[in-house]
Amino acid sequence: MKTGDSKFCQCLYFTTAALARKVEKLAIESWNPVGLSPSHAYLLITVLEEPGVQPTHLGEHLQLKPSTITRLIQKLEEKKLVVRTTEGRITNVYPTPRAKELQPKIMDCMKHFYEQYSGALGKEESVKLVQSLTKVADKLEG
Amino acid sequence: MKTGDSKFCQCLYFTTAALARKVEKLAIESWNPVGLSPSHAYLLITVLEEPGVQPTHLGEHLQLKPSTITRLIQKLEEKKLVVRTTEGRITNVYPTPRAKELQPKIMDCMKHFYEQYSGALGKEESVKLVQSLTKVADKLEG
DNA sequence: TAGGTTTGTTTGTATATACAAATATTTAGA
DNA sequence: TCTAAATATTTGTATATACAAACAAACCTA
Repeated sequence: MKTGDSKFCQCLYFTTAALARKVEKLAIESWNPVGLSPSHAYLLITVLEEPGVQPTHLGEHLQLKPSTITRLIQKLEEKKLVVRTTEGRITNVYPTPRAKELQPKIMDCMKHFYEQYSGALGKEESVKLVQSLTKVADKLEG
Repeated sequence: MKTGDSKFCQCLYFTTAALARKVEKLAIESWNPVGLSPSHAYLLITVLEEPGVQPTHLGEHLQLKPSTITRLIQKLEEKKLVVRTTEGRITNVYPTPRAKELQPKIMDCMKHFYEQYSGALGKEESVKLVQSLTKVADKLEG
């Protein structure tokens, strides 16, 4: 059944949740080739771009809670894609050589994902949608 | 940090996920007075409106997988808000008297939730947004 | 400089959701 | 009629995320 056929299609909770699940499914498929979930991929991209970045900063950028960031890092550490160094109360996260090798493939996945949805929605529409979602999210900010 | 400040604010996965989390948080607060999560509330509303509705049908309307529906029903059963009857391979879900008593309060929560977000976004904007999200979700339909 | 507060991170636990497989029932085909 | 396929539901397990509390370090302030 399509979202528009549901009795609840006029409720924001329902529509955002349903859309997010569909988009996540697309994203998961796109990042499958590198064996990462979308969240892990985004975190890793950030670490590759800002080696030594701290969990707090990652949380702000990815808009995820600190505990979630810890869990994501732990998994990437298991996969030997990042390493953590702790000095005092702060932690720095660095990409491993293995992560750097993987970077081009990760970017291909990102591109593939983008092409997937912009193909379905139209390029201009996609850009507008994303802008609109961002604006809405910021308006809902506590 | 606002969604618009993130490096990934131009990616659909990131924006839909972030928005859905924010909206869910608002929704959870709104339904707190009746002690239900938004999903449980929506399922219960459907059962109240269509007594005897089957899990498959619930899954289609709520756009959730059958296993998820089972789990939601189980919890509502624990709370004595629905009962299941099984005949052959089909199951019917009925609201209890307790659920019927709760219905007005549930509707109040729904209204409160709507007022929350339409207050933040503007009434017209909200309606347009929801319509737009619904259309997008349907375009992404496999 | 000692003690309380703030900051950064992690751990224990809980929730929502889904996938895959199991189960049970009904239907259809030979 | 017996078996194979389809349908409806549930169960076992896995994932992502968050909250609350624990912990540890750094910073104030009296």
